[in-house]
Amino acid sequence: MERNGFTLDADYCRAAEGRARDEEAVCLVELRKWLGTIHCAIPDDFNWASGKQLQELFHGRLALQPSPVWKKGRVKVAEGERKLDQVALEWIRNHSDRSMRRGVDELIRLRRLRGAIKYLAKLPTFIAPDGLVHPVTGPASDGDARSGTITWRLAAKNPEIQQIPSSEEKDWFRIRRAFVAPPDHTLIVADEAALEAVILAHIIIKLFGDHQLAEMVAPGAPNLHSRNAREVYGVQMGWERHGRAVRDFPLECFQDRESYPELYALRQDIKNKVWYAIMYGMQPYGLGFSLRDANDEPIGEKAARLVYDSLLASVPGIHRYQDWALGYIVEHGGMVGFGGAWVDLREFTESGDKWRLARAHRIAQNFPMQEGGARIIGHAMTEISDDPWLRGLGLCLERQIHDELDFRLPDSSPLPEVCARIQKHMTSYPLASKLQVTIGTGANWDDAK
DNA sequence: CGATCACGG
DNA sequence: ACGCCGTGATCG
Repeated sequence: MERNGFTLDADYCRAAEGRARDEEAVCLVELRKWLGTIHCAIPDDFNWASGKQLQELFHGRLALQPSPVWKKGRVKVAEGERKLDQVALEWIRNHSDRSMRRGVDELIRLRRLRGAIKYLAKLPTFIAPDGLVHPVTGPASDGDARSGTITWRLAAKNPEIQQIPSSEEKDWFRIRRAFVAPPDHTLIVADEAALEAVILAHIIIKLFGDHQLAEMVAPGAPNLHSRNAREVYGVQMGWERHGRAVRDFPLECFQDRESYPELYALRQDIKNKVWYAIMYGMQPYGLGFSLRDANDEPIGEKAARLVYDSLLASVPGIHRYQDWALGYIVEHGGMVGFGGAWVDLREFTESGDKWRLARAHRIAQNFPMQEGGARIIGHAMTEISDDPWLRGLGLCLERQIHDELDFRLPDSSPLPEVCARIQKHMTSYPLASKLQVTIGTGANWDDAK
């Protein structure tokens, strides 16, 4: 990937950057206007990127209500702790009157725009004399001690290609459209579907002979997160939405944002805030802060425990896996991945401290899934690189984003057959559960995905 | 150079 | 102390 490089549309970046900077300027003017209407003067060199200055303004002079939540959980408001990250800002916004809300909204906008500008401005600077961008997957220089991860995942830097904004809500400028196929080429984007859930399904079969999760993530199975949303909120908790019992809706409704926004929101909650968090060891305490009610208030540990217990009750293998992982690290002082890597956790397990043991337990639960994912994608990468037919057709690997491989292919090559061969290699790792791959093609990264 | 914030899986 | 693994821009 470092040698192959990839093509970047620098003109697209510069045009989008120009629009973003224009909007940024508007934002700054609007913020000043807002402060004027509430009769609040700030120095000319006030820095909206300074957490310290922002805290003094919001919680000092404007006396906005401090948020009890931030991205990582609880804010100790009583102890004087204040947070102004995106999660906290949203809470503050929803608990402010209209005159204040105007300013908080504008600051949220400003952060978004600057997030986009960060990438749009710097990406073209990485174009090398050969016209390509060559990101680095090992140490970036003699002074760089970072050579990867303890789970054997790759990392990528200069530029950080695995962190390019993806979601439409976060990326107003579609940065991935700048990652284009070179002339007379097509991009191929191949993604392992729900990779870590498939790995956990494999582990649960091997440990307990339990095939439930494997069947839930198998090809042709009902959508995992829709199923979980209906099971947890409908069957287990008996909630109603759109004037009907949630349990009575067909699963397709949970993915229909237009017709059933309330069901769609339940599915998003389960997918983004519950499923992976629980797989990696989040407890009802933490879940009580990340899940919110209709007023954006954290639902609390007690209500979160219902969701937590419901999900574990409907997929008992996860709970058995968690117990198994704890017993394993207590006995062995570390955790093994199925690719053979080992993470030493003795500094936690031998400390005699229950919090450090809990930390080791979470690392241990996550490790086989992250390590296994790295093995599976690494296996696919080497199989594809070693395939003489693909090599002869000029297929080039451009990027790896943990569970996704991006290639370029000359247009003279047979696209459907190449995609089929990629799919075969990406599903060939021997597992008790079944790997699935989704493939897209296009002229740029955004279209192909 | 540590802390905070924001982006991805 | 109460999801895991990363990279990087910015502040103080």
